[in-house]
Amino acid sequence: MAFWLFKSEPHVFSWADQVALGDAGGPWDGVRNHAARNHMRAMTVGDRGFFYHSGAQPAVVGLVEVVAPAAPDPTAPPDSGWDCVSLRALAPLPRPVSLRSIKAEPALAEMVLVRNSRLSVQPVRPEEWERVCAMGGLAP
DNA sequence: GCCAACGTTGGC
DNA sequence: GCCAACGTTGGC
Repeated sequence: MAFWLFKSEPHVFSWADQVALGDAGGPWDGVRNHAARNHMRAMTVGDRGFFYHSGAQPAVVGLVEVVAPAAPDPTAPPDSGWDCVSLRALAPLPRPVSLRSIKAEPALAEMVLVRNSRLSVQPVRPEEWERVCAMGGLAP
């Protein structure tokens, strides 16, 4: 199983919006960046991800699961090559993990979130996954 | 194919 | 509101 991070402006699409989609989940559409799209193409069903809020209070707020592999983005023109996976909410983090606290943690200095803050869909290393989960109050 | 100009993202 | 980082566009 691989781990990922999905970024969203909560005013556009929030964790609460993701939860509201229920177990069926929904497409992570609207991504128009090749690197982010390629990460989604590399995902398989069952992969886990962090749901991250960008903006005024940047933080990891929840866990999601990939429920459908990359397929054409319904919001993109046909045959335009923009694909996206579908995600469902798994659980909120008992304590959201702020970007500030991630940057303050030496073990997380290599996270893509720290090194390339603009990439909206990112890979997460297993040890980074465990560390952020622990910081968020989730038992291993 | 190079690179300057421009637009967008996102933290602060 | 500012600015750094990054991606895209377009002239050459």
